[in-house]
Amino acid sequence: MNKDIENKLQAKNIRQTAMRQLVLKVFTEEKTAVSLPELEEKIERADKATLYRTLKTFELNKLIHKIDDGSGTTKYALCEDTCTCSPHDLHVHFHCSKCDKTYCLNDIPVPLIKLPVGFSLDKVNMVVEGICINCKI
Amino acid sequence: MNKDIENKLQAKNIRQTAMRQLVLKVFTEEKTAVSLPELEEKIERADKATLYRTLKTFELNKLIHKIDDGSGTTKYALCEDTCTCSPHDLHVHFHCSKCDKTYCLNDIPVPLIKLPVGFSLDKVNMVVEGICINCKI
DNA sequence: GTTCTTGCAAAATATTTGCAAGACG
DNA sequence: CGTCTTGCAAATATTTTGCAAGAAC
Repeated sequence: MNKDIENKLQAKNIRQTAMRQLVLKVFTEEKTAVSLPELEEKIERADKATLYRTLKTFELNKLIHKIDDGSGTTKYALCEDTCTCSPHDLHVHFHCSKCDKTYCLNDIPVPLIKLPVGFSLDKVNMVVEGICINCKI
Repeated sequence: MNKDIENKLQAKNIRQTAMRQLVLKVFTEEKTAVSLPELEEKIERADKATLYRTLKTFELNKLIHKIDDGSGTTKYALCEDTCTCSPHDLHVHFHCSKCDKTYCLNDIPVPLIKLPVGFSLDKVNMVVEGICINCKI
């Protein structure tokens, strides 16, 4: 219930507000990644600026992670409970070029890359583009 | 010389224009990926719309490839001569979070991913984020 | 009561499109 | 000369910022 949402926020030391609870609720109900325009649709009377700031706060506190799926609109998805957002527990994302939905492939970790000498690794964004199971004929 | 540029355009069946030759020249001279704002800086009297259309044409004809490095601005880099832009010859990109430069790691192919059943693969965007060799202390 | 968050407005940035004039082949 | 490209203007989309009023703890 709502208790669950409140707990999740508290666990990450994020101040409780109605807007944040609503946004987090949307994330828990969605199976695919969420973009800002989608949030605007689902949440009445929501201000863009507030939503962007809410997402930034959530990302900073590792409640959600950012996905750059190449669609031109940044999407976000819930982190798994154990996620530290370090390169070790990053997973591959899938972007459907037909329905524009983006999936977290939580079971597929991003392969480790051996960088050239002198380059240091911080994080990895790996997006596979194709047709998803719901769009294939 | 310019002959080289003209040949590259002709090889891809792209009509010769002064603007296209200038844009392609910038690409051949750059070791890192190029964004539209950078093109505007380097080419006097260049119109944004023309540049965007030029990039689109080049991309369509597999002269350059698009890189979504998460910086908010799309970048492009020259394809290798043998590149078909199929998943097989895609390589990993590196984005430096300090200087914002993006490198093609041509020697590092994107690892092949086994997708869940029902998902088809078209292409892959893999960007490693970190500090590049020129920015490390 | 101090600090953080919201809502509104406005700006900054990125990208796309229509159209008439001009260049390419 | 028919088709493609350019330049200009304007529209659309995305994201960020300032600031005063209000809410959280």
